[in-house]
Amino acid sequence: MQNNKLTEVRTSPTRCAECPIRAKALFQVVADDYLQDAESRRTAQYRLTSRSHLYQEGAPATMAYTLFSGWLMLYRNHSDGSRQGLRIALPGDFIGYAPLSESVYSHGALAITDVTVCGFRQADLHAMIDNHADLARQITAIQAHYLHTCEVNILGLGRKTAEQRIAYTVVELYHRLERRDQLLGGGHELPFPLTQEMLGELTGLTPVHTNRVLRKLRSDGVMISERQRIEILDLPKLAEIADYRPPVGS
Amino acid sequence: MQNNKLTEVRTSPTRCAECPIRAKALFQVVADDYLQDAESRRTAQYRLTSRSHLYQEGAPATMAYTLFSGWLMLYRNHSDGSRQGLRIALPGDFIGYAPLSESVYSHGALAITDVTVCGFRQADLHAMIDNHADLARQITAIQAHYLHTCEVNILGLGRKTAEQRIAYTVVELYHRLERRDQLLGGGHELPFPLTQEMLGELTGLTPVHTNRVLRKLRSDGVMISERQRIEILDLPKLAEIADYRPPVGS
DNA sequence: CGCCTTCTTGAGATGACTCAATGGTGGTGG
DNA sequence: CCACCACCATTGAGTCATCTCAAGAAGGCG
Repeated sequence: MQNNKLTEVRTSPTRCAECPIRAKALFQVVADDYLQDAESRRTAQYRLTSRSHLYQEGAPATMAYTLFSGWLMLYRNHSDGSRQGLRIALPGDFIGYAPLSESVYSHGALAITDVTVCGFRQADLHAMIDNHADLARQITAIQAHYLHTCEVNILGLGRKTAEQRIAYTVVELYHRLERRDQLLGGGHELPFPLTQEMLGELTGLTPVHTNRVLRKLRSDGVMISERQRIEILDLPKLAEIADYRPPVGS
Repeated sequence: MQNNKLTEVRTSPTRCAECPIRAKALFQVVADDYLQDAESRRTAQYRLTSRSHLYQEGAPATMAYTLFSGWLMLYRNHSDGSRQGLRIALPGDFIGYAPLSESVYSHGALAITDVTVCGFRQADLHAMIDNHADLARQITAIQAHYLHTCEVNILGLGRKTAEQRIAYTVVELYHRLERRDQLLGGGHELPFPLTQEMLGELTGLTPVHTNRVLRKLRSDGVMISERQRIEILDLPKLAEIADYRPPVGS
């Protein structure tokens, strides 16, 4: 609908060298070859504003993206009009990859903040994969990682209480941000641009109930959520509520 | 625990030519090269009995498998002792792949019936991938497919009612079995070796509530579940309850 | 300054859970 | 061949987590 807030900023493959973290590792493998024929295989940097969609569920999956800056929520729509959040994408994440040509996005991607992404044509990625076995392995690793987060998510939605799910979401974001050096202040404080409604979409809860749980966590002295930020008062306790287990590999 | 019911049946790479459906397509790509050095890279066929585990969550992921015959349930354990089903694996499915060496299974695999699998060493798979770009693409496609089912699953657990989730599970299995020609009798009847408890584990429900929902579906004339089989009386209605959307690609 | 989005809180409804007991069914060993 | 046993399905009664509906408060942005 409002998918057209997407703005192409510049088309320069060299920009992709800036993609941080996973994506950086991902594409430096092919950077040399890749940059050689910049004419035929262009990548582009795009900017989009908060609340706009990078892509919609069901749209032809022509591009994949590396998130430069900002947060996205990947989600699926339910037929009753509600929305289920799948995962928050943070800077460095690689999203929207589709291994088959002619395929379609299995989920939508909503900008939670203003966002900058680096876009790749799927066809180009396929060609790159076919010529760089390392890249293929790395893409399977990224997929496996996302798969793992989905499995954990399924366990959470199927078995955990509202409080546990919310605690988990926060602890997990805390650690992902920590690894990226994107925490606030010295310590246990993180930027949190999600509305309570979005947090509810992620955790399978009503906005109203989400609010009550946040209130309870506050009154229990575990964490304080304010607009745009969360302060964790008692990280061990929050992790215990969440039944958070730190990721094994890497 | 009872992981040792796993029996090696024979070690002959040629057996893998029998792997049906997806796995067949998957491995025929490399069959020629692969079979050449059968000495160093052996695959083996294993048999395991109902209720035993092919692998456990958290165990070192040394092998990946193609399911020959029988059904498996992939699951994750919750710290309170309960279990969340992730997905049913049917003959032809490729499971347990881990792209990184030194990694660990993110889920367990429980035999719902007696099962025969074809095992591959992860290291061998990695070597094969590195030499066969096509294979790499196919593996990313398999992962993407599983990812998609996970996303659908998350939507179901987060947003759907108990009745919708159970209906969905049944319709989806119906179609997967139909594609494999493994339905019973002429028509709308399928083998169903899951206990109600397992169905509950898959759908995030108590066995008791699972039973009540099955009873309701029966009294509504939608489907009849008996031990080891389900008869669908009104497929369109079941699909409508489930909000089932047929898969797009393939 | 005023609107609009987001957050907050209350009251009541309900879907799913827990605990508990009974009834089937198939397998196994005597 | 029968009797028992283990596992699975069924049903009832009561509880609880989460939802719905509804209204009001609090910021931020134009």
